[in-house]
Order: sequence, then C-alpha cells, then structure tokens
Amino acid sequence: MNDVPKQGEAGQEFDLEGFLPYLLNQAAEATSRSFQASYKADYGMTRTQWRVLANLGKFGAMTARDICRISHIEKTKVSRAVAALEAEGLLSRATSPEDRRAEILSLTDAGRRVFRDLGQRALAYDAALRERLGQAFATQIDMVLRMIAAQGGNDLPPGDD
Amino acid sequence: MNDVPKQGEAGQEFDLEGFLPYLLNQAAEATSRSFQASYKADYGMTRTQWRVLANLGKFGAMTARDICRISHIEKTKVSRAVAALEAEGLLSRATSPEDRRAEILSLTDAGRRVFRDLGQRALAYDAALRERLGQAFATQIDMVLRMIAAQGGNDLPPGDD
DNA sequence: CATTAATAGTTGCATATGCAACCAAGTCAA
DNA sequence: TTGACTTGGTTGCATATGCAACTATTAATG
Repeated sequence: MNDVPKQGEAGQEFDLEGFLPYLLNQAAEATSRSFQASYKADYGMTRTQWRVLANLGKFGAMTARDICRISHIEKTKVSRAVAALEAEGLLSRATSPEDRRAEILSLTDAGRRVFRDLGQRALAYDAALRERLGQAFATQIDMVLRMIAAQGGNDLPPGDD
Repeated sequence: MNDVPKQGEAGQEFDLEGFLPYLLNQAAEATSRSFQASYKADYGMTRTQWRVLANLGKFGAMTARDICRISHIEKTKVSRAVAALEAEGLLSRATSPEDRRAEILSLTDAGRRVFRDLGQRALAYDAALRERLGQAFATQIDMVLRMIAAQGGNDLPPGDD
C-alpha cells in the first residue's frame, strides 16, 4: 500500500474496478457461491450438475449435445455431469432410435423431485436478490446480461475457464 | 425434447434462463473467456494471476492478505498466484518490517510492463464491450454489479465456485 | 513471563475442469 | 460398397481450485 501507482504515460490508466469482466465475475461469484450451498450441501452436486439438471427439468428430455448448445457448457463437462447424475439415479439415458450415437437424457422421478426442490429455492433466492436490487433494475439487467452473454465473447468456443 | 415439463403444482415453475446467478455466470464467462486469451496466450497467466497482478498494478505494493480483502479471492489462490508471478519475475516479496509473518508484494519492472500492456488491452476490450451495450446502460450496470458483488452473497466466505 | 488464541501464508489431498486424442455411428461421394 | 469426413460422447493427462491441516509469528490474558 505504498507508492501511488505511476500514471500511464500515454492514456488513462487501467482501472480493474471498472472492468466489466471483473465486475461480472465478482457479481457472478457472489451469487453463485451463495446459492451453491443449496445444491452442494444438500445434494452433493456440482454447479455443472445443477445446471444440467435444471436444463433437463426445464426443457424436458434431450440429448447431451442439446444441453451443450443451450447452456454453452463444454462437451466434457456435460458428459461428466451426466455420468454423475446418472450414478445418483437422477437421470436416465436411452439411446436415440434415430441416431445410435446420441443418447436421450431425461430426469427420473427422483431427479424431478430434486429439480422441484432446488427450483423452489432458486426462485426464492432470485426473488430476494431482485428485491434488494429493485425490480425495475433487475429487469433491465436481465437484458444486458443476456446481451453480454450472447455476444460479449462472440467468436469464442464455450466452456468455462 | 419430449414431454412438456409438468408445471409445479404450487407456484410458478423455476426458469433457469431468468435466474440471476445463471445469467451472471453466462455473462461473466462470455467476457472472461474472451479476454482471457490475452493473458493466457501471451503471458501464460491464469485468471487469478492476472487479477493479482492487476490489483498490485492498480493499488501498488501490499500484502497478500490485502489482496484477499480487496479482490475477494481466496487465500490459497492468492498464495499460489503470487508464487507463480514471482517465479515469472513479475513480482517480488519483502518481509514486512512490522510483522514478520506478512510479506509485502510489489511488481517488478517486468511486472509493471505486463500490467501496462494488459491494462491497455483491457481498456480497449472494455470500451468495445460498453460500446456495444450503449454507454448509459453500461454505467448503470456497473452500479448493479457492484451491488450484487457486495451483498449478493454476503454472509459467505470468499473464493470461487 | 507462560499459555492460549489469533493471524499471514503454505501445503497436501481430493475434485473439477480444459484440451486433445480417441471410439463409434452416420453422412457423403465416387 | 468403400473410403474420407463429420459428429455425439468419452477418456487420459495436466492444471487449477477448495478445504482442512499445518508452520511461524504476533497478540492477548492470566
């Protein structure tokens, strides 16, 4: 905490705290971390697992590839999450009749129960958060985040860090 | 993609795509992933390393603990990032005179150079992104993200996922 | 002082992830 | 049909991370 950072000789200096990717990460981590307690502690699920489950819960049966497309999660991540969820008896696979490479994934009853439980908590969590932010803002932010998510990192392949 | 998901019997059903933590993550990942190319490809840095460096670059010399407080990054993560940056000759340590447990971290000249380079790119990246979003919005979103980051997940310890 | 309770950092271990290589089923064209 | 190419998924390996346990130093308390 000593010397004042030297100003960049040419333009303004870079300010981490105004850097959108940084802010987004902070915000994302804060919320995820907070909600993660639910699926981690109670169901021993990973974030990816929770996401896969949520997608299946929301959109119904579909193939791993579909999940990748929809959620922008990497192939291998999905593959492993699916394996784990299956092992837990939360989802089941069925080779697609049309394409024997593909596997149709669907939640089991147990899986649906978990989805409903976590879904409820998620709704509550989300509501509380938006409450604190103010509805108007919360609505706007949705739009912006969607935009960023969609085109913020165009050209690049999916998958987390 | 078969059966329509059964509506939750009680309240509305949970919609992943409207879930703030989810949206934040998507957005954060999209941007981080995009910008990460800079520090990863050119300097072989990890995101954590880049953040630590950015903090030191912005705020000047300080202790690892300070970095933790400021950036909300976990202890061990910082410890390792520091070790790595040191190995690369980008920062140097000096045991604090007041407290021999603490180490004062500061960027070396090389480190400052890297910071300036990446900082420039970050500025450019950020500007382009905000451009696409529209300045007005971008300003607002900053506020909201800060709020979320600050209190979105209060009560919880730092660290990623 | 002597003991006990923090605190700054590091390290071991188990897990999650990214990437590239790989297998198997499909497609396309000669 | 055969051979080249694409595509749905999985796996091996190296790396990044989280958590808990640990060292060294300082603070607090008797």
